[in-house]
Amino acid sequence: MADEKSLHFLEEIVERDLKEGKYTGIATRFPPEPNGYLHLGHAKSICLNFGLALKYGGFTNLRFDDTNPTTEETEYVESIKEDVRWLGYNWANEFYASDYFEQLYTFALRLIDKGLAYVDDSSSEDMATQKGTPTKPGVANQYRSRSIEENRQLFTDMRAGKYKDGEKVLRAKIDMAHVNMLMRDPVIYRIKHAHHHRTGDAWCIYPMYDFAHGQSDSIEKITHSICTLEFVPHRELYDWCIQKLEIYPSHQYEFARLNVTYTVMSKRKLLTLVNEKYVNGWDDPRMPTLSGMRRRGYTPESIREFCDKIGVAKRENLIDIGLLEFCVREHLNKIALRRMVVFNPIKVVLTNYPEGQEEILTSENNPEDPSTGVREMPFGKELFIEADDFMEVPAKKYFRLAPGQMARLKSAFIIKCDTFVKDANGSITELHCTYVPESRSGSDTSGLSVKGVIHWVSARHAVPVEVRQYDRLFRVEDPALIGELADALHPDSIKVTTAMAEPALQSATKADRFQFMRTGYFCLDADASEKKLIFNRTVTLKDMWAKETAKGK
RNA sequence: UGUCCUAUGGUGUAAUGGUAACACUGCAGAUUUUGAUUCUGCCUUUCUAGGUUCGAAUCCUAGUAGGACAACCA
Repeated sequence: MADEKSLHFLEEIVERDLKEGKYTGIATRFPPEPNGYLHLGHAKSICLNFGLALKYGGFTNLRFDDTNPTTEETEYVESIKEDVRWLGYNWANEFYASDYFEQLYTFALRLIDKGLAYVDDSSSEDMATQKGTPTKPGVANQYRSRSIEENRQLFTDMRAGKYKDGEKVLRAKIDMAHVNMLMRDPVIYRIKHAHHHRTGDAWCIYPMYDFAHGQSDSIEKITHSICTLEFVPHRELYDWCIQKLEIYPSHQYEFARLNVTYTVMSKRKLLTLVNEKYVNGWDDPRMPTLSGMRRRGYTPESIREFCDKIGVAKRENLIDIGLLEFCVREHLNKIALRRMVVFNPIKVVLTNYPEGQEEILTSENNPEDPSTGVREMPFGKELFIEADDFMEVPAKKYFRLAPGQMARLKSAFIIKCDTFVKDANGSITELHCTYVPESRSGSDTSGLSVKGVIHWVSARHAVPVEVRQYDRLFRVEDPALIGELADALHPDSIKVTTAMAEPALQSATKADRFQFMRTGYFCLDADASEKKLIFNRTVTLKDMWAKETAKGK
């Protein structure tokens, strides 16, 4: 019996519309501009739009808002499609605003014929001046009173390529003194002699967002057009166009965009990170892009769960990145295969283990999911363990190895540290331990009980692998508050080291998710090859001991 | 010195005029062959001032705070 989850405000609107019989089914759309890669903020929008249609019976179109040929590229179209699919959603139709250019042009003519649009020859500077400010009304210029015939001719000539970029624009004729700046005769068409990624050189005039988006919604009979809060002032213009054009009345609703601590979500800033080479491309595992997160090892399930948990509302928010990490740990804990990898090895010699002997031990692949079975681990006289798992002088509450102390090697034997060897620098290089033969996991008759359990690999069988340990990209909670993006960067957002892995990892595939026991969740990186295994750390395991030791400092 | 949007624990989100709750975080404990997971408990909340009402987080008014709006970007 699942408890009723309360509805967010958009679900309430949809339910009310459905109940009142306004619609029999809903239609939404996800409308990215193909000028960058999708990020976590887009995921929120995708989950919302597709989720609503899925929940209430309807469909979602993927519509590329490609009205600005100078910034848009096919490369982005492909990545966007891949990311939406990866997140787990299927669009009903793949559309482009550019599919509607001819229709939109007709709409513009309709406005002209109604005396609701005019061609303006002003420079953009002059237009800005004439527009006034939020507190000062704008003023009309001489072009505003051009005749319908003249406007028609001029606009037709604009399309025919008779003018250069910036020479003329088409403006809606609304109200230069309107309290909403966007209603002060907004530009709806501009001249751009530029190659468009889909329409090629067919057009030299392109509609502005406000004369393309709502109309596209209307053409597709979108019932609920959902966007972020910064478009609230556009709604008035959105409705004006639909009303004057007398076309299908789609409605716009706005929600608060996603912000996450220690990251940035603006396309401009992400582009800067890529262009200035602060990261290695859009899919750098430190990026909050979906391609970056995918490469890092995030699962679509965990991202969807995150989007569900953060909710949908209208107030500005800054979500703790810890919630994202919680979501991915929660999922990975259920599906990741357990493996042992020693990051900072010291050698352990089992002095009472017969010389030359080896045996095969087994260990669960995933205790959360017994159906995943076990894998085999070779065991021998010489092992590697984590340097951190030994303390010459144990701290209080430390219950791993120390001189005279015992610990269990996970899935193997209990060992006791007898002596240790130091090198010339005073750092510990080797531990000499004795193992308890009758303490073998699964058939332990030793009667001993030890609290410390540590991971290990057989020295002779250990496989060196590269591990890329990522940390947050920014050192401050809200990088937007720092003027220069570079100043907000975390200096150690990536640490590359070589670690010693158990042999089972040699058969890792790119689809596998691993938990390196007691360390974190990892996956094979795209750069990995048969010869060289490279693992990305998706997220660390929660570490209460680290917290405990930090307290003392 | 305009218009619009928003205001609930540290962070998010509920409560739809009738006992302020859920998740994350934090803290404490139990279990544990991962100091993980799991489980238990605890801390902490309605921006301010008026008003309406038997009763207000919820409705009204004013204030305060934050955000948006002056691209031929979306």
